[in-house]
Amino acid sequence: MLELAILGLLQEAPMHGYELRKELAAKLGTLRAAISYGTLYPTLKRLLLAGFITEQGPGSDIPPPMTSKRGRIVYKITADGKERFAALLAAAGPETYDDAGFGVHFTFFSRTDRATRLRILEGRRRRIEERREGLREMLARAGDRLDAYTLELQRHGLDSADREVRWLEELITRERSGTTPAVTATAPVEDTEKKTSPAGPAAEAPPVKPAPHLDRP
Amino acid sequence: MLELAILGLLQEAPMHGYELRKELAAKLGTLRAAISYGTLYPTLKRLLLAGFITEQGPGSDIPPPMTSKRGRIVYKITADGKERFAALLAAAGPETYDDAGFGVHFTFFSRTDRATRLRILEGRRRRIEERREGLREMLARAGDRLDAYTLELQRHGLDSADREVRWLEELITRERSGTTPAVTATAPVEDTEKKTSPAGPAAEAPPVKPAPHLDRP
DNA sequence: TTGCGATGTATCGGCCCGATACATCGCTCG
DNA sequence: CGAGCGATGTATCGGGCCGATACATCGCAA
Repeated sequence: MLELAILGLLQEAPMHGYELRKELAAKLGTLRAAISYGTLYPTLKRLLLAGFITEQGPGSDIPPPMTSKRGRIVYKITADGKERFAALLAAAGPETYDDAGFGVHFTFFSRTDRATRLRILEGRRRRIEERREGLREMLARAGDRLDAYTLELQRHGLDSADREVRWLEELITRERSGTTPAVTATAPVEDTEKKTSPAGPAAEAPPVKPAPHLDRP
Repeated sequence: MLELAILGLLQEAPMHGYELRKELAAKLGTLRAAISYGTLYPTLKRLLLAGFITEQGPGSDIPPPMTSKRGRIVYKITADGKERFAALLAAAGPETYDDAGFGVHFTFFSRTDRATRLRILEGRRRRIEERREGLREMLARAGDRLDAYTLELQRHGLDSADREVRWLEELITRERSGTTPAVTATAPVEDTEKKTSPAGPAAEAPPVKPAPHLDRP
C-alpha cells in the first residue's frame, strides 16, 4: 500500500523523505494515519533496489524547491516505477477495499480511468454493505445478549456503515452520469493510455497484482 | 491490545482459540477487523509464558460447552492475568485512543469504573477533535489546491469526525448524569437527575502501563 | 464412500508502527 | 553572544499484527 502511495506522490514531483511523509499525511488525512519513518525509509530502499525509483544525492543540480536545507536525498520515479504504479493502481485484491487501501486508491482517482474507479467504488461499497448487514443481523438476533456498551458501539458502527454506503452510492451515481469531478491535479501527467472501454459498469477484476520480489538488501 | 482483549474475554469464561476469535470478531465488530490466527496463537503463547493464562488439555474434565469437538485447548485466566487485565484496562497510553484501542476498551466498559470511562471517552473525543480541526484547517486553507477527489475524501472524513465527536459528547453527558449504562433505545431516555455523584470531570492518567516482559519462548 | 464445509491448532514471511538516535538549520531570548 | 528550542532531515531496531498456508478431525449429504 505504502508502495503505491509513494510511487503516486513521486509521479507528481521528485521529493525527499520528509516531504513525502508530510504530503502523505495531508492527502490521506483520514482513512490512514500519518506514515511512520520506520516504514517510509525501508520502503524507499526496497523501491530503490527494485529499480522503481532513483536516488539523487544532496550535491546534485536540483535547486532546493522548498525551504532549502541540508543533505537531503531526493527520490525520483523511473519508467519502471510508472509502470508499476499503473499496475498497482488498477490491481484488484481484497486489500484494495479496506480502509487504508481504499484511501490510497481514492487519493489517486484523478489519475485512474473511470472503469477502475467504478470497480473500486463498488468493491468498497460491497465491503461496507457486508459489514453493515453483519451488524444488523447481530443487533436483531443477539441484541439482548450483549451488554449496553457493546450494543451502543455496534449501533454507532452500523450508523457509520450506513452513512458510508450512502456516500459511496452518491459517488457511484456521479461517476455513471459522467459528472466526473474536474481533474484539477497540480501536475497533470501525460495521459498516454487512452484505450479505455466506453462506459463499462465496473466489470471483473483487471490484472491482479502479482506481487513483485522487492527483496532483501 | 490483543492482550487486553483476550484477557477480557477469558475473564468472562474459559475458551479455546477458535471461540476466542469468533467472540472477538463479534464484540469488536467495527473499529477492529477480525483478528488473525497468526496473531492469536502467538499471543496466547506469550500470555501463557507470562503466567497470565493457563492451558487445559483436551482430556480435561470440562464438558464441551458448545458443539463438542476434537482436541481443543481451553485457556483460563489466572490471578496474575486478572491483575494484568485491570492494569491494562485502566492504562492511559496514546494507543488507548486510536480506533483499535478505543474499541477494545469500550467493549469492556461495563467492567470499567466511571472515572476511567470518562477519561477514555474524553481522550478519544480529544483525538477526534484534533483530526477534525486539522481537516477543517486544510479544507479552508488549501482546499483549492487539492483535486476534486481528494477534496471529497477529506470532506467525508470531516463529516465522520464530526459525527463521532457528537456521539462521544452524548455518551459523556450520559456518563456524567449518572445514566451509567447506555440506554438501549435509539432515543435517549430522560432520567431524573438523582444520585448526585461528585461528577469528577475525568482527571489525570492512572498508572501507566509499564509494558511487561512477555518474552521469547 | 467420497468429498465438502465447519471446526480447530499452528507457523512463516512480511508490512508497518513507535521509540529512539543523531545531525543541522534558523529563530528567539537572556 | 551563545544557549536553547523547534523544525527539518535520515536512519535503525524490536515487536505487533496480518495473510497465506499447512495439517487434522468431525458431521453431513450426494
